[in-house]
Amino acid sequence: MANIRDIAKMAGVSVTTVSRVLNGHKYVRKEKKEAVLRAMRDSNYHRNINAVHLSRGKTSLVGVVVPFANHPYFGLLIEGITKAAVQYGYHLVLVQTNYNESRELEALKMLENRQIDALIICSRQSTWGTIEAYMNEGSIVLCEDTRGKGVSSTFVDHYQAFMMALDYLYDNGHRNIGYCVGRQNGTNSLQRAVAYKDFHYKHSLSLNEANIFHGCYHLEDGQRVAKKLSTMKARPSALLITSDQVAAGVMTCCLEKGIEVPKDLALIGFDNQPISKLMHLTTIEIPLVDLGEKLFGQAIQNNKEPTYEEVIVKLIERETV
Amino acid sequence: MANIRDIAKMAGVSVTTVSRVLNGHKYVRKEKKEAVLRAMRDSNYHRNINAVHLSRGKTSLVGVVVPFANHPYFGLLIEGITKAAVQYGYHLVLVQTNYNESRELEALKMLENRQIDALIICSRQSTWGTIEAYMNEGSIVLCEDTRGKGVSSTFVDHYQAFMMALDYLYDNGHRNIGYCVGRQNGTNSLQRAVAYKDFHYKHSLSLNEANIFHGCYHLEDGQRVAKKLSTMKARPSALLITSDQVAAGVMTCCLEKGIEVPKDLALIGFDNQPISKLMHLTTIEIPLVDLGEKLFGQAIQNNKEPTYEEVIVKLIERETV
DNA sequence: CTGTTAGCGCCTTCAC
DNA sequence: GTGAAGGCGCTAACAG
Repeated sequence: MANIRDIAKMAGVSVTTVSRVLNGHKYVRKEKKEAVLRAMRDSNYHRNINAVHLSRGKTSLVGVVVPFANHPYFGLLIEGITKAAVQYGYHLVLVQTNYNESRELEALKMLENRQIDALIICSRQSTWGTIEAYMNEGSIVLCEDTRGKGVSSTFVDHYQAFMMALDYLYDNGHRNIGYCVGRQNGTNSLQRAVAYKDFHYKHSLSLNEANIFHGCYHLEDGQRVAKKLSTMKARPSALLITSDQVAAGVMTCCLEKGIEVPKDLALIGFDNQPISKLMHLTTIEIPLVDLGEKLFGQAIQNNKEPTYEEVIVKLIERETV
Repeated sequence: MANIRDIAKMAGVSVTTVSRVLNGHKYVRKEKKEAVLRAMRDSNYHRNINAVHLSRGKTSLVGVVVPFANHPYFGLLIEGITKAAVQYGYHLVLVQTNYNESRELEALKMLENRQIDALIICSRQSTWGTIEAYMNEGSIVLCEDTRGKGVSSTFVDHYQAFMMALDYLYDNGHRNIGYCVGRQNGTNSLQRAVAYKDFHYKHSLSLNEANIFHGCYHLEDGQRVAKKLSTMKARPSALLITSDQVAAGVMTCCLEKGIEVPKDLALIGFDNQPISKLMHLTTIEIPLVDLGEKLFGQAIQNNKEPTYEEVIVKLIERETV
């Protein structure tokens, strides 16, 4: 493995000159430049990027924390982040946590160790205190409303989005509405719970805990919900499902069980994933790719002031309400 | 940012001693060790991992090349790779290529630059010559049959898998069978094309090019195929689809168009993704998570000799044939 | 335009 | 057990 000094010797120039051609500096005489290039070719030289990182104090690597990489929601987010990363010449270190706190900590440590220049946390399990403890170790960006907390974020107003969907169902005559979410205590789920409560209060409806389904992430969870639904005496007439994926599972399984959609059960999904289009599922569109790009932009922005960006969702009316 | 020298000074020891406690070396007197630890705490010290990398010559980073991160096939593969990576204390650098050669090259360059210790290529667009040119720059592992080529791999025998599915359809009375694949020229697709041809020859069936559908990756592609199907005069009675995702799309859309499955059209998917279970889709199971783990294992194995592992697929009979 | 010379932060002989 | 000293490969003033 030839190094910069070898090249300098071979080309009969100084290491600085070599470094200059390496970095595309302007002021290098043509002949010297060519000599350097030739030496590089001849010795199959490749610069050691770690030395560059050490010297420069940065790595052009951004960490991305997701609970599951293999989920369309995060898949789309990653797609957006990747898109922006490519544009800026960064690479991504993917940290899949399965909502395991220790894995989140690992990512935070990478930031602390300067292995990554910034960290994008798409969803977290750790408490805010944990995140806060690392906010001075490097750039951290979240995908949840962090206004006033000193850490940048791009987020969806889930309260508002949920309320919008709820109101839409109300306007369509529904009075007994249930919903499915992933984790019970995620920041986003909490906002939705409040919206749900407020909605019932606003319309003087009584709230039935049995209409709330937790742990809904994947297709199979939708199946589980549908099964449960088919055994309920006072089954809700409509369901708000925070993932199209799960909604598709519910729908498929309901159809099998003779529960007609939307006649017997209205459905609203979230995200506007391809599957919702295929199944004519009414859904709340979240511009995830866009969101990912914004997250990345904030991650590598190194002004000290945190920024907060809200992303707008949109109701896509199809055939399940 | 305190560095190792600062700590040494604060603790009244040499950098060597600090390095020793940093790396859990045994022979360090207790008091000194504690002094070092205290100094680290007091100054909020964190070792700069890039310096470690430079010094050691490796990074504990493995690159993963996928065309789309947001696809269940690669999602599962990544899940397997992640699982193994966590176990061995490695992190992954995700390189999404969209089958863009230049992005694959970028990944190869990272290997060359020593930014990653190994590279796992889950699917490639580059020619074999390109890959070959980098085989001495570090550990490269592919997810396709590379026997005899000097580069390690874990793979599925797609010829055999395809033939098995074809034979199964034949045994169920089908004589006019079509299929859907992704890229026309991928190594795997090529194997399947041969199997398809051999199958027709074996049974003296005539092969109809119109029964072959390319560019099938996502749900929407399934929809496209279904539409096409509904306009064909001599429509195949069965379809082999190299992705459950696409198969689900075909099925959903066929049902809408009044094409009954399996009566009017038999379907076999590939992968055994959750969606295939939900939709009772007969499929060829590919143990993707397992495959991912194996790939990772080969990636960090640094014996010079390449290894080749074949992974076994299995027909899962459900209700679409 | 170009070279000299300090670092960047850590690891690792080697000698004590 | 411990420390001094020389790298690892590259960048970036600074001085010409």
